[in-house]
Amino acid sequence: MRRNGISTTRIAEICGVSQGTVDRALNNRKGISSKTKEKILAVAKEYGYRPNIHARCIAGGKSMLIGVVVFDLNNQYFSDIVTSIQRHSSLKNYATVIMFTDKERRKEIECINRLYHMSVDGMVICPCGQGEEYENYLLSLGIPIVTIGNRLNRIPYIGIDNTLSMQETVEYVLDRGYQRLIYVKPDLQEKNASAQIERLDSFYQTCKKRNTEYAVTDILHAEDNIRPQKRNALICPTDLYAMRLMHLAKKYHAGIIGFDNVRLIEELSLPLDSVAYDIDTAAKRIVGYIVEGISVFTPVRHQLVKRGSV
Amino acid sequence: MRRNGISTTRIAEICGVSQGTVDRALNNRKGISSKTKEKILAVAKEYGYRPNIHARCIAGGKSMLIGVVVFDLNNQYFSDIVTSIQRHSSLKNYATVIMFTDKERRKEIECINRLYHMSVDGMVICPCGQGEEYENYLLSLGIPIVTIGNRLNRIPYIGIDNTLSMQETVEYVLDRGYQRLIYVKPDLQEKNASAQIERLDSFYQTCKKRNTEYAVTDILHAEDNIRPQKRNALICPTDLYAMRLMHLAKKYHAGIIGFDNVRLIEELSLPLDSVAYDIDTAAKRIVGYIVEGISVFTPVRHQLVKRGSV
DNA sequence: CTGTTAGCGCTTTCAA
DNA sequence: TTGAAAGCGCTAACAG
Repeated sequence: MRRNGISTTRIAEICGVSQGTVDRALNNRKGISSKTKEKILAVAKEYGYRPNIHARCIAGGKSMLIGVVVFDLNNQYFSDIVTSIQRHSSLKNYATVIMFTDKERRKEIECINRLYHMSVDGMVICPCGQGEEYENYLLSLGIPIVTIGNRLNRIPYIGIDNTLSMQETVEYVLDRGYQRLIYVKPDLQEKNASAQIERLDSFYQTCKKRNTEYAVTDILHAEDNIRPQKRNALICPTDLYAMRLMHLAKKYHAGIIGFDNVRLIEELSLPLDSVAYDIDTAAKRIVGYIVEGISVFTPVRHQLVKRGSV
Repeated sequence: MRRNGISTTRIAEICGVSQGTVDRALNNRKGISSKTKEKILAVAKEYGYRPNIHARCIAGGKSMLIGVVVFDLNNQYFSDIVTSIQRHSSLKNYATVIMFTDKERRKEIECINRLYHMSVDGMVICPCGQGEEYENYLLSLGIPIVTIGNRLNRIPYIGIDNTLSMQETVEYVLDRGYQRLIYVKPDLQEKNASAQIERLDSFYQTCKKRNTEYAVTDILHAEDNIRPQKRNALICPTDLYAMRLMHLAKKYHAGIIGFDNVRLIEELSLPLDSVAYDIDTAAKRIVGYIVEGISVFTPVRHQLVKRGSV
């Protein structure tokens, strides 16, 4: 192979010790005198030693690789979380390998397979697959896996509480005096869209509880559902929809609110309220779980960011 | 190591041949009868053999890894190109490892170093570094590197012709009858920003050639530079700026045009003209160069996408 | 055409 | 506390 830097073998030669001793020094294993350890560490530093992850991996160690499987980077929510995961893994000396499923279950399996065969130490997946068999498959891989976005039954999920955040959103909107809530629903198709389902369910329930007039529609028919004589509010479970419908809100003096609080809102100085999600915390937990096995699966905090659109 | 699937050793046992022969069959090397080859291939297929990239890498083969080093994923231009590169590498059975520099030279070096020590087979870099020493460093790595976005002197660049595309843009705008062109320039700081410099230079030159009134300003002072009595046009060398300034264009009936034609424009149905760049072709060439050594460094075609904002 | 052998850099056991 | 040796899965060189 291309020789990238110095090896343990070479360090051993230089220090006049065995490779095993070098290994002990470099990996904080016990059974080595602090004198020889220091010496080895010094030499390693001098020569800029970096472990060869491939060799390490093949010999039974970790690959220092985290697989990230998402739909795509179209939705800024994904690019935000991917960025954050990359940052946090970097801090732990992990590299991230990213793959896209385009919301196709077949591709998703292919991605996971490929990552598995790369011996990644763990994966973060926004699953489009679901079901008993699919979960068994994931579980059978025997590596830490966390899901984001959509939820599975037996796999850890890290993200916000969709039910609670939507409930609070609806209540907030109602408290601002809106009379008719229009929920702009994405296609749910047959894929795993648990996040969207949870949000929609929560919307229904809260509306019923508050005895509110509401409508559920898709983005193409949002305008048809506006009743100009009332105070309408558009509830968009994802910011992209909200951004696409801001012109309607303006036209009809309707309220509008999005979800995810993607960076773009700030960047374009859009006056759009959105439910923010502490992505950095999520990413930190994700990496912490995969790298160090730290389990914190309580929901990540959410918060309504107000910019005057409701 | 965790045993992911079957190995060549095992296939050799099953087929009753040597490991060397298995290697010949699996890697299309010569010196093997088609009979034994077929048999081996059949067994490999049956057991779902996948080469262990780590072992292969350590033994002198390829790592099947491509490193991608960009500023971040804030600018949708990056998420678009990263996505496209990932797709094309996937087709060649390569995986992509992504790292972010945040436009900091120190981080950039760190990313490149880490990727190098991962033995990636090549890298795609949008450099913020520049200069003799930096280029020497890149060249010294001895692996294929291509730059995107910003240009370096001695490293292949794949992208559009910034000079020509800006020239055509200016000419187009002028031909539409605009009298005063306002160029909204990003911070150039001390980093490599060759793409931006080329665009700006080309803007200057074309304006002079056409003897046009123009101004160059930053995004904060764009409005101050508009002369309501004239027909103004805002030239934005990146879509994000254009999107941020569309409200000005509307307010003053000015023309506005962006660069990169990011997907978001379509997604939000923004009436914004932009200079499109065939990212898919670029990504294909990038991967082709790294994986197969195919060198096509002629500029990628650009095209003005008209949506009525000029 | 095929087998044998050595070696990549690292981890892990077993002896000393 | 240290060394020696084996082995991970693969490639490459040489011999038959």
